[in-house]
Amino acid sequence: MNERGKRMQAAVLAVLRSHRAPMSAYEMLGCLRRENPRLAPPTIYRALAALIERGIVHRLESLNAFIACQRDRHRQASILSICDDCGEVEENVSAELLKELSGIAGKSGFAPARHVVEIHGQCVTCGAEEERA
Amino acid sequence: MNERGKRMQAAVLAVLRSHRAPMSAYEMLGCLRRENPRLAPPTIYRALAALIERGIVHRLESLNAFIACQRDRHRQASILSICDDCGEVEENVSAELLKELSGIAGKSGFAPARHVVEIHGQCVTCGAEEERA
DNA sequence: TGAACATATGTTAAGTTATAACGTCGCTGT
DNA sequence: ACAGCGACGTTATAACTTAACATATGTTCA
Repeated sequence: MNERGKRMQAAVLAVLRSHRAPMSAYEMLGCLRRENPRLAPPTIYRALAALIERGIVHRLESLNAFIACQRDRHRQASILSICDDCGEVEENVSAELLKELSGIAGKSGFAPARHVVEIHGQCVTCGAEEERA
Repeated sequence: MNERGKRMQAAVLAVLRSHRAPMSAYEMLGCLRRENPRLAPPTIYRALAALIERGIVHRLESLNAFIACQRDRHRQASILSICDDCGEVEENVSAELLKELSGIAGKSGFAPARHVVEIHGQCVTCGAEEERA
């Protein structure tokens, strides 16, 4: 990755960080086109691939969307709690749970390489709001 | 769901069951169009939605693809081990692990509704083949 | 039976997400 | 400076998914 690549990745990351909820690649594209109207999807996807590789961005497989990592950068798989009402995502890590998961998959000789763990539901804020209504 | 609905769902399910690896909606569409060339995507997606609702088909979020449930029909979330080499998927269930997961998400008051757990890696067959090579 | 209602499909169209391919430009190191 | 690499720009298209409304089939009950 050269200096130019870093700039693009930084721009994408900045946009992602400025939102609390996950963004689709095309939402980011929309934002970044305000600065650079010629930006095209492949550029965004390339930057995202690099950021994900570096563990700075997570892809939400069940939403086809992306969020900036909320903790220290880490390659370890996160457990992502996704609020279906407000979109907010909470990130948790549990080496232990990942190990158990690997154990379950490994019973039949399967060799795990990447874990996808996403939990949909309702965050505490949205739950409380619903109660009040 | 009426009789007609059941027939469509049965047709989709039959195609899915005839493949060991996951299929995309368009692959199914291709198969079913051999019988009924006028079949369109919405019909497939509607049948899939019903089958998923009934717990007979699982959606692989990280692949945008679908597999027939390999165990007894169940609504409980599965742990899906996906071989990135041959595409085969193994399905496991673990109420305990799901409970732990809910526990982790629930620490902050999050109320889980749907779990997505997918593990990418290499199945035992593909691992052995690689060794031999 | 047959009219009325419910439900699923048929059809058209478009929206959303993602990548292939190839030329060009800028960055890096010598 | 300039060779070579790597990322971008651009065009095009592939792949996935759903909206909306018309039509046909199935079901129910008088």
